[in-house]
Amino acid sequence: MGRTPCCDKIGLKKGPWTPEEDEVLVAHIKKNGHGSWRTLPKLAGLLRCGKSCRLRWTNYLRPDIKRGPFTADEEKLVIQLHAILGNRWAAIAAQLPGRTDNEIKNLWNTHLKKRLLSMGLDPRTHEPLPSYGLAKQAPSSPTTRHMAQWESARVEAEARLSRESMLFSPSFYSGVVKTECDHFLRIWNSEIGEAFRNLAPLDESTITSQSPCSRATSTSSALLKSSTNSWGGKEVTVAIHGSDYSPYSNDLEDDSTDSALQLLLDFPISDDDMSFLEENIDSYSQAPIGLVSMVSKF
DNA sequence: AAACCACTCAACCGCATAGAT
DNA sequence: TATCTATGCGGTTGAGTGGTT
Repeated sequence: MGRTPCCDKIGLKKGPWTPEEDEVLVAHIKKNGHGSWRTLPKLAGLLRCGKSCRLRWTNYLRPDIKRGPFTADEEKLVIQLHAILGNRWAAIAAQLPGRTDNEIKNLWNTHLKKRLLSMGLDPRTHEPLPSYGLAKQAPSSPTTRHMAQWESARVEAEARLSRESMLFSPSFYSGVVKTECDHFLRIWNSEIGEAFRNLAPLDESTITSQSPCSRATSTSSALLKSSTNSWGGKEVTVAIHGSDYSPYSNDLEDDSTDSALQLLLDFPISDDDMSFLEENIDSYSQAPIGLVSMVSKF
């Protein structure tokens, strides 16, 4: 299909924005909103393409942009989110208020990637580099276990949800009744949970064993069985929900990012430093407890 | 002081995709 | 359903800057 250029390239300015241009753009958007980016430059009297205007606004001029260096917490969060979401900068940026995808991408490429490399970790997989002499790692890293616990928690939440829906009210699915299971499922249905579901297609032929959590929750209508899924290039055995892997639609409340973030931050790490990265290199003796405690609340 | 190098980050480019027609 | 359009996203580039030789 033919594709028209986003703007008429002839006579349009490129390169760094001048303060005057910034002023014009900000004034126009404050007065009229951005509306259609394609038509904005003409309406505002700017010799720029709409794409350039949008980028300038979203990455620099937007009033809620948080400028200045990243804090240690923000950097830690970026690394953790990158381990789960990969190079999905926009999704990562959504978890850091005031930070843009471009800013995070730059942070990653200029600082964090190197930091991981210097620690002998592959910045793409967050696993120890083979050349680091520690390639032979334990079958269950914290990341893998963390993912398995996510999955277990989801299954347990689903089962309890199913029980409660029968016990309390048929209107549960309409959102009238809220429970903590619902809380978890909202996380599961968020961007973060989606990242787990999309990592690799589930192959039912590779059924291996059943997760401990599924034993206690098999009273629901959900037919639980287990499967092997892949996480960061490794295999992890998890319990899954029958033939419908994602039984509840995304029409539950969308804004679960804070909760999801909290869950992610439950990852067993130390306080302010980056030693949680070094854990990948160590002996994996520490058991993650964050999710266990969360699940126990259900 | 000048040349060189490394680094940062704003901006561009092309592709993917959702929504409109 | 097919095609078109606008927008968003991720990869990449290159100008500017500061440090080192």
